[in-house]
Amino acid sequence: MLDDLKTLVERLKAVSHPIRLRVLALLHSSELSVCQVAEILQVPQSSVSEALRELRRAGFVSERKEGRWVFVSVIPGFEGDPLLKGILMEALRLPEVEADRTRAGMVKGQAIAVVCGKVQAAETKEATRV
Amino acid sequence: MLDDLKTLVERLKAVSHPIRLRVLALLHSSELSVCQVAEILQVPQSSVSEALRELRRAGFVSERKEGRWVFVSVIPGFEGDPLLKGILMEALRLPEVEADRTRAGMVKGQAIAVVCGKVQAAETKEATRV
DNA sequence: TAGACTCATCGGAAATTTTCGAAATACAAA
DNA sequence: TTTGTATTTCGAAAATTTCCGATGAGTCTA
Repeated sequence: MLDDLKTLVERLKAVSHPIRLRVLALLHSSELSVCQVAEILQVPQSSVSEALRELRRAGFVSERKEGRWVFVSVIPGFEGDPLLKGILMEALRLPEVEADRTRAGMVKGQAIAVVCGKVQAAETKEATRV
Repeated sequence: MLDDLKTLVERLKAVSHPIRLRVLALLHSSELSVCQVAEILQVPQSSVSEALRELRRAGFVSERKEGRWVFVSVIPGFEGDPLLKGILMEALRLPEVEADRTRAGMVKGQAIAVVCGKVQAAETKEATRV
């Protein structure tokens, strides 16, 4: 599966990025839609989409389409991969990642439509929160 | 030791590079001088020096000066680190890395002065080989 | 069909990385 | 001190990456 230097370097590069690493750590424990990830990480949706493209290219995550949503998760059975295991073992201890996972718990408690849709509502919520 | 996202990303970036990864894999099993590494990998010495600077900055390798030589190796006791372990487990299976290690065996069979010194000699050897 | 929504891709400017010869530094031997 | 060798740092052009708003493609719902 992983048989040359270039491929391994590409995989390492894929996780050498704050957003991509946070996404990977998030998906380690749960399947999420793209918009849920964007909401949890508080970054633009296009950034999440690009992060996922790299992680997919590197073979870490896979997607599943359901209606208008795209659910992404770490490729099943891949958690045993020594490289991924080592990376996650470190990542899951980080406070930033822990904060993401806390927020993920809150997001998962709500219906997707509430979290994602309503751009207007989300923006005002954002404005009033601060 | 590793307590924030930025630090982990920096460490991953440090190994996300062909030369740096090859250097790390080389040093995993033996202490070598900079010029030996350059000879084994067949890359300019300044490139090796820069690779080592990054690996040192990321905390993977340490150096030991002995006369005019600088010997580098993976930080002792660090082999147990889960991240490094996962990375090395993958790297050591690659044909490119295996080839490096074979060449390392040959280089280590010679005195350092023979391998390193004599820039002139090394260059002519290079020229005649091709 | 029209309108709302999810997501991927595009544009393209800014920032970062890569590369290696050349110059600088450090040390040793003569 | 002078010469030679090992290593680091510099310079600077080329390549790559990062970032996010805007656009577009596909999907649901009314």
